[in-house]
Amino acid sequence: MAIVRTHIPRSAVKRLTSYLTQVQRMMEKETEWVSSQELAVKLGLTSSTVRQDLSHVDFSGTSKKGYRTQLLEQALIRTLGADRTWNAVVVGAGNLGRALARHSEFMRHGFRICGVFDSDPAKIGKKVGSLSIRDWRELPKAIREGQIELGIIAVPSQAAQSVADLMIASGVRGILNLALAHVITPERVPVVDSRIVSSLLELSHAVKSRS
Amino acid sequence: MAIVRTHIPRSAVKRLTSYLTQVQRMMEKETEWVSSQELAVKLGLTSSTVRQDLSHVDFSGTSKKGYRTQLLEQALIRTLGADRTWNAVVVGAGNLGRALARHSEFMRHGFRICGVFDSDPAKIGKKVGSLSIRDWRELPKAIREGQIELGIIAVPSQAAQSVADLMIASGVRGILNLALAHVITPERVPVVDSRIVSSLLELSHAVKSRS
DNA sequence: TAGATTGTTAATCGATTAACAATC
DNA sequence: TAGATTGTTAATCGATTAACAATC
Repeated sequence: MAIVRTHIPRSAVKRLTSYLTQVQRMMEKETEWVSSQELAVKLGLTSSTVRQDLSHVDFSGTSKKGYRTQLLEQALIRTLGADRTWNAVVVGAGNLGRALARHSEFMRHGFRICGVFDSDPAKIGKKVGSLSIRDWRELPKAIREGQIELGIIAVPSQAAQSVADLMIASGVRGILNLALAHVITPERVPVVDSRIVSSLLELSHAVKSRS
Repeated sequence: MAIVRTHIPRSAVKRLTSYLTQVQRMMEKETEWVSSQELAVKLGLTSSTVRQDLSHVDFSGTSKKGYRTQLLEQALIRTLGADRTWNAVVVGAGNLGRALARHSEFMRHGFRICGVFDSDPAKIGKKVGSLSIRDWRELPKAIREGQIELGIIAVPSQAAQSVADLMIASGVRGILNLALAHVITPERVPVVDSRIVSSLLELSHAVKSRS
């Protein structure tokens, strides 16, 4: 579709990530074409929404056939910025932080976890997969010297803001916040929140209100 | 605020979880009152949105003073359905699944992980914290006998739908989906998605489009 | 009392859906 | 060609914000 380079609504960006996943799934099955209608059914949307969303992506479908899966995948990857490697660090070597550091799915999408940091002396030096947990005071140096652009916060909520501040001062360009706390950042450093406890609360509300 | 028992918009429910976290933080500091304006500033919203959202919660503020933190916390907990214990199972004993099973933050909010399941014989029987990984074919029995109401999917995306189907057939009432795949459920079983890879893609898009 | 903050209504803004001409 | 599907415009729907009377 069009040759757009304007702002894409956040709600649409979220769905673009789903389209990407879905298309990759279909490519595994060697599907060559997919229509907006098919994507809509698979993802519980309307075909109108799908077409509207894909109009933000720099690529075109074909009348009567739909979208070529391979081209759509590439275009989505480009639009989402996944056509390159992003270096990231994880701060917080609790259960969650350690799981992330070992999670192979990230690498497959271009996100390379380059370091794991913690403030607990008992943890520092321990191995997590191929990485060693490092003292979080080394974070600024690591970020600067390692061309790290993304920071992942996996610490208890009380510490989240100070970790964010240190990451930003050290030059990260974006933050994934897994802590159960809102972190404040300057305009230039976007934050995406992903909180499992919040999701569970959403879920308990949904279950409760359906009975 | 009002005595409402109608549908609360999903966007508002998400924010209610943030208000809860924020209020709990303030209570630790023994703050007794909080205004819509304060909450708005802390969470990057407008005070209007905060008041509008809290109008869905069964409780009232006080002119000139704001909201009593203790009452607000209780009301939010009730509204979100967190005033009770929810039994949950995790399917998928990979890095993420194992981390969740050990995550103490869940219990603190009333979510009790009662079992971890996997299909890999090499994993079955291994310990994860105080739980042993069990054969996923035991899932239906465990769900029925354990009064399990929530299922957490932490398997690779190819397996997500069949895990969901089995959970639903066994009687779970809601699903938290951490797999990178959309799962289809009947109307009566709500699904909340929480996908870290998707969040990272959102983040890379945001960083990219800000430069 | 005067002033601050709620709760609610109305206005605005943005996102989703419907509709359909263009196209292959 | 006839029919199916895109891309886009217009209509609808819902969510956010503004405004302000009510209140303590």
